[in-house]
Amino acid sequence: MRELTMPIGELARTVGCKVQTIRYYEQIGLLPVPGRTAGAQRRYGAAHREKLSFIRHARELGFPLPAIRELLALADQRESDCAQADQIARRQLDAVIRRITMLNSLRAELERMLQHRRGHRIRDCRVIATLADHGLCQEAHHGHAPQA
Amino acid sequence: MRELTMPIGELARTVGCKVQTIRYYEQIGLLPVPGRTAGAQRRYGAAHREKLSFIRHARELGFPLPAIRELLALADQRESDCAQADQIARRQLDAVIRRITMLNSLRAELERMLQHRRGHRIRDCRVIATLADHGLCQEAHHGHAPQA
DNA sequence: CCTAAAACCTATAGTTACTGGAGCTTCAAG
DNA sequence: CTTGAAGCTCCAGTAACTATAGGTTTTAGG
Repeated sequence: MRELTMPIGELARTVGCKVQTIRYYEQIGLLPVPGRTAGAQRRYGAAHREKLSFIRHARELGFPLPAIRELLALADQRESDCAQADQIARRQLDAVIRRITMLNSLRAELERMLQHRRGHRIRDCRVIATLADHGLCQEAHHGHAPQA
Repeated sequence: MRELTMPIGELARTVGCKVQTIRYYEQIGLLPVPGRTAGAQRRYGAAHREKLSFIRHARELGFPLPAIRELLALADQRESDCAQADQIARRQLDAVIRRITMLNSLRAELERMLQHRRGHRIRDCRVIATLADHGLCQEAHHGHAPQA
């Protein structure tokens, strides 16, 4: 007895994605199937909106769909199967920390550039060196899947 | 007169990507064409390695190739055309800050989960709510390209 | 110098995560 | 009860790789 009233277009507008993307997520089983009107049009509720918003943000942060699937499962299974959930959470946390570290370096470098430029003086642009430095990603990720 | 000695496989191994990915980047003009042996095999130097390493890290952070192209250009043009470079740097910095903000929320939430789990007590998993919250991405990104 | 395995070459096809279009149906405002 | 916006399904296309096929080059060993 939830309020499944939102048509797909409105949902798309509120989370900032394309209508087809929503249908695609449903197709691959990432988003639960919504209710339908008599004429077979999808109608969504608040739960759908939150899940979709999460997916979109996670995608913007570069998480692949399998990782997002894991995180969603983590959120769904409230208390059962702790050991496995714990392991997933820990793995995702590692991935998140690695990203934050690299982004912070890049941020510092971009800020430095803007700073120096203001003084009309910049000889050595270290943007590349900043992220090229391999010390930033503590071990890990050498030779397997892109991330997470 | 640079030391262009590294074969493609070794370069791939050192930066942690696939051989084909390197050839692909060359094909789309992201990576400069390397020298070739008499037998037409590619040989790379330190400059190539650094550029490639940067590209790979930026990709892992979720930057699309067009954004990476911009950042590389920013690094190449040492002092010419400051105004434009400044604008690009500022735009990328905004994107970076937005990502860091969201990742920090997710990180806090994952840490909280692991903490609570340790005490065998977790009723409310807020992983979704953490990133679902749209307040985290200050305005921006509603209705256009995925990011950056 | 001569092999033979490992690494390289080009070209093409497949994968992931969407995005767009064609052709038709449903919804809701007037 | 019409009519235009929004929805539906299905299929084709894009970005950024990734894998495979079939052939050539390198290089270490004999």
